[in-house]
Amino acid sequence: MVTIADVARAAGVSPSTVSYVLSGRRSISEDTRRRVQHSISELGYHPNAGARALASSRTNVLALVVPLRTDLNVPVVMQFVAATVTEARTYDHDVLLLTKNEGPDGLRRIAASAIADALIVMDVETSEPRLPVLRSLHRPVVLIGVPADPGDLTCVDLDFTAAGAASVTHLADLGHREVALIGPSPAVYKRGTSYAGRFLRGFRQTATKRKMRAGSFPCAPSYDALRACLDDVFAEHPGVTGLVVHNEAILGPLLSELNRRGKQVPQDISVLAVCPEDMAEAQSVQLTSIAIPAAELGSLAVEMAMRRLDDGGQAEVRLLSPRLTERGSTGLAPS
Amino acid sequence: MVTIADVARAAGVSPSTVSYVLSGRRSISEDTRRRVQHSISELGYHPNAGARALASSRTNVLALVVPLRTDLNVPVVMQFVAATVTEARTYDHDVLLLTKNEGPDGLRRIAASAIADALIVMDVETSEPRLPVLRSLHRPVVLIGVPADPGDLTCVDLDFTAAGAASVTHLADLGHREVALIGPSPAVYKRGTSYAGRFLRGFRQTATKRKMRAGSFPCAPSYDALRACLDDVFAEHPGVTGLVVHNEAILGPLLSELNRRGKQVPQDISVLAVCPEDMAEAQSVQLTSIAIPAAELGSLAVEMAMRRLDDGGQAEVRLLSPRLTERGSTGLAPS
DNA sequence: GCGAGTAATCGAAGCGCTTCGACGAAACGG
DNA sequence: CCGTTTCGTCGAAGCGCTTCGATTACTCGC
Repeated sequence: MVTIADVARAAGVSPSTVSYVLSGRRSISEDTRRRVQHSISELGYHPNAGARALASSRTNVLALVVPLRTDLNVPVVMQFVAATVTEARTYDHDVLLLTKNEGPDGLRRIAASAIADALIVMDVETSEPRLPVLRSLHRPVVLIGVPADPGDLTCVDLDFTAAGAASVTHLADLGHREVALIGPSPAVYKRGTSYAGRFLRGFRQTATKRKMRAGSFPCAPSYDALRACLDDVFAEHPGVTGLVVHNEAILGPLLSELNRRGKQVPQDISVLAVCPEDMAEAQSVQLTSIAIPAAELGSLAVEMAMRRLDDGGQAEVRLLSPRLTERGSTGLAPS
Repeated sequence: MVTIADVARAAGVSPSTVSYVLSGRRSISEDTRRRVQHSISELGYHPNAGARALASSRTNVLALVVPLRTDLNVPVVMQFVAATVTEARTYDHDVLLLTKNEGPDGLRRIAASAIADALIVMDVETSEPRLPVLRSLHRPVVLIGVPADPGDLTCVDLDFTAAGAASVTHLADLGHREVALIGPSPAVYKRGTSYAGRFLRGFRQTATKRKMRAGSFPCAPSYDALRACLDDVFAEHPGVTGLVVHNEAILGPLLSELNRRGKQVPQDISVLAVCPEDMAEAQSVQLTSIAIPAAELGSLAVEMAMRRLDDGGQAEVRLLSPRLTERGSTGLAPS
């Protein structure tokens, strides 16, 4: 194992000088810096993480708490995780993966044993039970999602209320008068996952404002549930011409089922999806969609966590404006 | 911050005694043990990870290298990751997430800075370029997948050759004489990802042995590619009665496309999928399938890594036997 | 009843790093 | 030209833990 002492010896300086070259915390002459850097790459030196953490109380590790249930959209989670890891590396940090079922004790353990400098927590519920622990950790925490009372915790999310509104506005502008929201699984609403409710609210409010007939239909992610759901939609809304789908898992089934029922998209019925861009493009019909910016959220979360670590900055709540992309699955309402 | 000295003071013993209570490396009287344990939970003590790593050169962290491309099956990766994290916790280890695009330097960094005790590497290719680095790390490494020459590296995977064979055997036993394999994207083959080739080999060999007509058709994960692929299948094999699908992403599209073409499953054509159990059950038709045991592989990988850490055990290559579950998407060949 | 174990505990060294105070040399201001 | 900064470097302390003797007090076998 190559230690800082080895590097120091090779470069003819003291260990502390090597340390200062690495951290840049004190000025070092250009000449010395070069010699040290040279010895470092010559010897293939990498600072021992444990020693560094012990001495500096900085671990350069970010803890990421992800939900591992499968009723959540898996690709979205994955995109988020990928972006987080990638972004963290640009700040010279690694990512420790924790699952939601570690629970409060797990979070406490991570903080108390100084395993990570900051935490990023996905899948936040409206009345989030982990909030008290998270606050007591004395470590920067970034929530993905917005609980009822974030307090001094940083939050970042898509502005789902605005997204719900935008979906209705888009259809209204195309002349649709009767629309239905096919939402996430009832389990998601029951759990109080905050985005579901926020989207629904935006959807409802705007529909009312635009004087449209609108219904909301949660749908579990299975063919049978989808068929039943569509039966309900058309029974309760015989005149429906626009579908907003806030449930990535059933996009494929929905399109083939509409096809089977002889409904053409967008001639007979418009479909607007809320899902990642690539998913909207991968369907049998390219879907007009409001993007779920998983990757953007991931790197933003890291960035915010880092800022709080460095500047000790203030807590903030950041909601990304929805972006709607027309791809031809929505059109003028049939007259 | 609560330190081991605090605990020692509270329990009226020396720090080393507390350490021995925690590690069990020396005998401790029942009475002392109880007092120490009590102080520990009283004070909410958690050993500082950095200090522990520094003193013991054990980090209790497992590095997991995952591919983050999206042409790989995302849910499978996720299941694997989840199982790994969960299993690691039972060994009191945490999981550090690395992406494949960290490359060899990233691996070297992890080992050299003593961030993790062992590595688990997913998405191994036949001629795996990371092999030399991995071997030079002097740390236990478990590969998910089997490269051409594993050497002293531990490997674990589904026995894809046997799986390919089993798929054909199943259809042959049902009287099918002409079958087609709808495989992973051409990119997967080109990359030399080992499982694709191994499955294909088993499929081919058994088809020959059973004197069947058989074709293989890679398919990119999109509707258009699938349609083209099916066109090819039926053009080259007008008499095909059995489809083996080794491509999770197109299962849904495939079923609806077959439906659109007026082919009933399994009356007109049998479909056998290679995919996780839950995916086989979630389709519009419940699919007879050979399971991809992602979760099992994940926990097995951790177990093997731990064994090598503790016992310094031997390298081994472990191939799980395929398990085929009939669910009604395969039936007797139409006469 | 004495030497040889064994069980239970302690003290101290040391893991590899960061960081603080000190110090000599050079630069600077009046 | 002398006191004061500033620059560049060093030495040493110490982060919180594990682990290796050393030590004491017993227990046994004969």
